[in-house]
Amino acid sequence: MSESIANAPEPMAVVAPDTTSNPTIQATHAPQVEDQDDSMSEDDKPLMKKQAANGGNKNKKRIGGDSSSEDDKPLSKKPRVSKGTANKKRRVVDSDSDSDESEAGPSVKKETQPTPKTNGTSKPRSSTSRKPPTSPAQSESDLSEDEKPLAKRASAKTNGNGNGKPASRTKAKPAKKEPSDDEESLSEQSSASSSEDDKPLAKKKAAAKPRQSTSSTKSASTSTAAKKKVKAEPKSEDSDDDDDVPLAKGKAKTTTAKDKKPVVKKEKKVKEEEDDEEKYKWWEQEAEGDGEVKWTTFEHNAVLFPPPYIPLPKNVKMKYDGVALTLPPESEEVAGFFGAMIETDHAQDAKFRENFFKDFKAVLDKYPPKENVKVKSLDKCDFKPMFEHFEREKEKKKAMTKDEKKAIKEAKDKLEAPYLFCVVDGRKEKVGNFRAEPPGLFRGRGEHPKKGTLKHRLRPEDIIINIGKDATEPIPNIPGKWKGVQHDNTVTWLAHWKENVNGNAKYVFLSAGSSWKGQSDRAKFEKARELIKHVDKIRKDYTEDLKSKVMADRQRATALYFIDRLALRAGNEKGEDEADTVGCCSLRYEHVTLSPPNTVVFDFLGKDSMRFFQEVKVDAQVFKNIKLFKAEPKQKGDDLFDRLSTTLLNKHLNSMMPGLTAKVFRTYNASWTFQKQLKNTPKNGTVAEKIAAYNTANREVAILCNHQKSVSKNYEGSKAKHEDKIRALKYQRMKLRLQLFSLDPKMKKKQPELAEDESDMDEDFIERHETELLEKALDNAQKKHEKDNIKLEEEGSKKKDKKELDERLKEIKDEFKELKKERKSKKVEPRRGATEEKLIEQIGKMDERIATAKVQLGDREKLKDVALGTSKINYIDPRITVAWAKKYDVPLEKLFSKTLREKFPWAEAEANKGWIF
DNA sequence: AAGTAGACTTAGTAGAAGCAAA
DNA sequence: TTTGCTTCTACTAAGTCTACTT
Repeated sequence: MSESIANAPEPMAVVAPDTTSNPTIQATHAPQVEDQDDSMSEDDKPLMKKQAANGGNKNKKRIGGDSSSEDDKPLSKKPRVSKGTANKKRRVVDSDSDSDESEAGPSVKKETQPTPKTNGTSKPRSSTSRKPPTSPAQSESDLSEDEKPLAKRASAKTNGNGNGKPASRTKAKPAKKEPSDDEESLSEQSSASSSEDDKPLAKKKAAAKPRQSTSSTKSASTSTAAKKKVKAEPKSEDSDDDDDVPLAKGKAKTTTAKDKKPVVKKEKKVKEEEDDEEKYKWWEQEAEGDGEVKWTTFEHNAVLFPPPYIPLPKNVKMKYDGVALTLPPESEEVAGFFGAMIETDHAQDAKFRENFFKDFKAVLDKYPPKENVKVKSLDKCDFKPMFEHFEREKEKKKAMTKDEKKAIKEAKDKLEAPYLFCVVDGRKEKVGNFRAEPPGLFRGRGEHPKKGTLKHRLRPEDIIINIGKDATEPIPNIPGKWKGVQHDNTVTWLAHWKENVNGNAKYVFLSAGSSWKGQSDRAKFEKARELIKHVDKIRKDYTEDLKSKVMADRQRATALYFIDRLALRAGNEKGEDEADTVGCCSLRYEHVTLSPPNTVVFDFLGKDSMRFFQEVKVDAQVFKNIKLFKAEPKQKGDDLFDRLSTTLLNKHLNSMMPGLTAKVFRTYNASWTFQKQLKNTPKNGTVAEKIAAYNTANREVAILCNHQKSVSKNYEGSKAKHEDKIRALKYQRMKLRLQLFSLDPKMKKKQPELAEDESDMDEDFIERHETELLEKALDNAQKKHEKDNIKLEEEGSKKKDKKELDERLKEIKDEFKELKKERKSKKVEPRRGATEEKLIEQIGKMDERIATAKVQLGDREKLKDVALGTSKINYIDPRITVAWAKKYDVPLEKLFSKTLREKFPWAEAEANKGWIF
């Protein structure tokens, strides 16, 4: 198992940071974990990192253990007065002690085996268990760790996701209802009383707070349908308001405050339009509107429907039981959806096939083949002719001339042009997904019960558009009328429909680079920064609550601990007809295993069915709590936190800080970790080295957030290639070395390090390699000869004859014979012009190249299953990147792609090199 | 209190676009 | 040029979270 963690000396060093209880620590907000030096072997770290690393860790201060010490038995002791609950007597969670015992039995045993089960179940992706991240804090250590990993990882790995669907996936209701003895009391009381006392606290507070920032406010005004509609009016007055508004000047910091403004304002910003072309710099404006009204005028063309289905050529037909079927376009289209995928994994997936076939049959019933054939089995359907046709079409397309391609592109651009932009309050803004989703087969991820289901073609009748009252109503590009047209200026979508597969809502919004998205993005990061100010207190509180006598509070505290330390998602409840994935609040009994003394093993499928597998050392109290939460009557299938829901959790969070929700912790921890990791940037490194440090930091964050990608199927192959390349370099180095020794045998003594043979340079490889080289050389000579002749011919000169070529080939062969001798003798004659100095220099260069190649190889390995993009796009405050780029003088375009730069113009404008998160 | 609708953010991946090596 | 990747975008699924209903 993950040794790394396990070995860590202090219990939690890794994870548990700490902090929490200690008030003194301040500056360190983060989850950081201490740097546990030990776990990281220094050697592993790349050079630059090393240096950097030791620099910055001031966090050492973090005290780690204290909390644990505390936890002792406290239950009784700590009267959780704070909440008033105490008196109430909400139950008592009983002591840990007892619970311990009882639990010991069952849970301990089985859980203890930390070992992961291996089995596959899970996703198709690489089952690698990604090494988990470990707490953010741990990151540093982690770094080093990764290097080793391969092996280690392997051990850890395994995948089994263990998620067998629980026999009873019932939400633990049972437990709830009939709690065990202990629990009972707990539950009952808590529920009853709690409602009164306990919550009050929270609620009150919450209520009191004014909602602010973008997020909320809706409450007030909204009232169903009517609600929305008429909100736009206010604008005029407001505009003035703007000016008055005193606050918010300092953007960065103050911003949050500003949001409060209750007033609805919308301003149609001044100057009309010269700035038409310019982009609207909303971040330079004074406090913007509040959260309620989003626009005053809104013009757009809604969605672009895809072209109608074009039947396949008559000769392309699917076959059923050997018979070619002539399908009407309606059913042929559906057959084609599957036919195009027959080489993908989906087509092999039982559920996918089942769902597809059910829908396909229904379509066939309505639009049967001309040949009176009843299609009864998918296995007898042969889509290959269709598949091959599609492949041919692809080829054709690829083979088109540049001009043809260009013409097609132009036509497409022209068609799409009207949809690219919309006009909001007189400003031009880019629309995001204006193309109506084409029909196809639903590609649900993981074990989605609906995967393979037919997704219908959208018609105007399916779509509701949202547009300004005075705007001209767009006309659909295919026949039909919109399902509805509304003018709700409290929302930002242009069009909306309900998709038939899951009944989910789909929307057309503006692009990521739009002002609306930019503003809310910025607000998100500001919220996360605000958390910095509260996090110490929050941690202290939940640490305290870990011992609460009120079960609900205790669970909430424990959940929060995980959310904060492990960056888990909130974990809303999900329905039966969705993939069985969980987040923190929805963790079930089987997802968490205990391994004494204080390790908790998480193994579950999270969002997108990505496996989260991690062994974590936790505070003793947390360990006890989990034991308690898994105690007796509970079993596989039951909720771990049966008294907690995301709503409850968020209500509590909101009471600690307005606007705070579970997801803010992810943003905060990600950005915080990133900023901290960037301290490892080599001050005097090359740009490439700096970027490498940046990427390493990015990677830490990605690991923290469990952002994965499937390893490409040619990964192994390409890795082997790279390894061969390295060996080829080593081969060259060897030749240089041997020449040197021929020149001056004394060098062996003088520089003993040169006398050592290159690693993995066995005779076998050398022979193979030389053969390859020979072949290549011969081939090249041949080609050169041909080429030269063509040229000579064109010039009208006379061609070289074959003899010449043969001679040349012979020469080459002779040279290689030389090599063979050298191989045997291990001696290499110095090549012409070789001198000791030159050779030494060349060897040095070769060493460098080898080292670089090795580093590259290692980097690729480390990144093969980690996705950096998601955290860059969604979790890392872009201002950190901008500031870093300025500070270290790295061009921003090396860090942000074009679309990212379009998404974060505000960050570029706002952050200077001293900016900190 | 629990379930649902609604709106918006976050997620991995397929395929297009770029780019470097052959 | 063509090939063989790597990188970037587009796409759309899958979350979060609030407000509304029942």
